[in-house]
Amino acid sequence: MTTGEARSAIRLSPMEVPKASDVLANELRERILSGEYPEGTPLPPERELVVQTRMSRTTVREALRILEVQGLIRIKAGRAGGAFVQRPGEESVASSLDLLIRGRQLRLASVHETREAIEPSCARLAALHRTAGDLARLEVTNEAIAASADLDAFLRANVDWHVAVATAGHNEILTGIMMALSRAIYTATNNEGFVNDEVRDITVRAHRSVTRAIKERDADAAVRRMTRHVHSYAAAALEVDERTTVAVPEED
Amino acid sequence: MTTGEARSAIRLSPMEVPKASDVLANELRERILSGEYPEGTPLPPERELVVQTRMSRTTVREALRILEVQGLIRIKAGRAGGAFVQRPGEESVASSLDLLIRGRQLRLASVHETREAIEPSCARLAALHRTAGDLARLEVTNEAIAASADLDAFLRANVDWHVAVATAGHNEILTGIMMALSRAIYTATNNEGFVNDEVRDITVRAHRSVTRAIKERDADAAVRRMTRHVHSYAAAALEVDERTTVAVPEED
DNA sequence: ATGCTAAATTGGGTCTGACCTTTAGACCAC
DNA sequence: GTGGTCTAAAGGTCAGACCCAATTTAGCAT
Repeated sequence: MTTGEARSAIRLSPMEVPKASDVLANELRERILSGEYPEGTPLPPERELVVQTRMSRTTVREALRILEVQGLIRIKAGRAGGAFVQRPGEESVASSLDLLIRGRQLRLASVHETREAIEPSCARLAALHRTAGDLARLEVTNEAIAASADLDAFLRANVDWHVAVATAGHNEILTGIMMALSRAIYTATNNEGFVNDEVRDITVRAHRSVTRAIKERDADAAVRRMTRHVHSYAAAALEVDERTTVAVPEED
Repeated sequence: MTTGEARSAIRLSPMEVPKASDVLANELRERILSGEYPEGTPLPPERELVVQTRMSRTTVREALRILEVQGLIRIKAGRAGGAFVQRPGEESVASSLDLLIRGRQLRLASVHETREAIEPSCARLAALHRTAGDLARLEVTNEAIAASADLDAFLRANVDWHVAVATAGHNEILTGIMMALSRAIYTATNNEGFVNDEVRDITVRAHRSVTRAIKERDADAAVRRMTRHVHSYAAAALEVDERTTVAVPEED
């Protein structure tokens, strides 16, 4: 229409030409994900893969590197070393979320929003599925908060408690997410001195009441209390945040 | 004492020797995450990095590959190609969650649990922040469900709607998570024929009512209705799952 | 036998240098 | 204009060597 364009009706979409290393990586990834190889199974040595695939060692190594970054294999050096199958764990989710948050310089509000969405459910699941060991961990970490001397110790222990709640829910997806969120909040809240004795006291009390609900397997109470706790924490953190950082550079 | 040992009081703890490529990758990653380089900034060509860092091209390339897998750079071949800074997006979170779910062969129940935890909040945020465009997308995708001919079309459109809800909430973290969960549920629900006209009808109606709440910015109703919808969907899917998969003999 | 040391072996990590392929751009021929 | 050809820039692949780390294992001293 606008210019000479439609001489032929044949249309093609842009086509992908995969790289050799990607091909290998994909093949191995599918095999690993299929569960064909149990955790810890050693992959063939690089030089062996070279002869099997007829690719160069460079290519093979790039493929392995990809899988390593994705958390699907673990690579050890030295004799009896090599690439070993590994099922991805919470950490890999946590680290990718971490990249998203840091890389996009996401508003702290997003993180808190997400947390408010997730933590109450974690509490609910914890109330339903917690074991005695989970409970012990909750109590230990909360005492650590009460005993925390400086800001950093407080935040660290705080993170531990929240992760412990997630863990007690025995849902690996939620646990992974919570780990990432906690880490992000930890680093974000660190440099500002909004933690005083009062805050710490309130926190400990709130944690105790949630813990009690989890102990008594009272799911509804756990949700309610956690919701309240997270919400007020978020509100407080946000307020401090607005006081300190004036303009958040927003775009798109 | 035991053997010649204590000639000096100096003690050292075991030390980590990071790999060269990791060092480079970490350095670049920090710079990128710091926001120092705006999106699209080209990194120096590989051969240039070689002379700057005095590492070999192999090492440089491994570092770049790491960053690429982490979604921090995009690499194009050809003249005017190279590595370009990219902020990680929802997809990277989605794919890592995907690996977790597939790799661990997580119980479908975990996925549904997570979804029940998250989607109501997505609905709430959507009700609060939706734009006119978001609303239009919700309606379009839901009509696509009603018009879907086969199972695959139904599931695909279904996923689209749910992702659209998350998108309308304008929280990138939750969006990423929802994308991954939807994908997982899509593949999990695919091969079983539990979708009949009745299911489709119920789904469309539920979606309509949620959409209406979002349209009217009624957050509470959105949460309530989405909770109900997701819960019943999960229950139905689980039931079918238990009926069909005694042992999962799937592979291609 | 026992226990320690030293060499051999296996395997990943790095380097070099070459060549191939893809892409953008320019120039030319029809 | 349309299409071919060439060139330069950049990533992709390859082959081969060497380096370093972790185990085994063989040998030797007690």
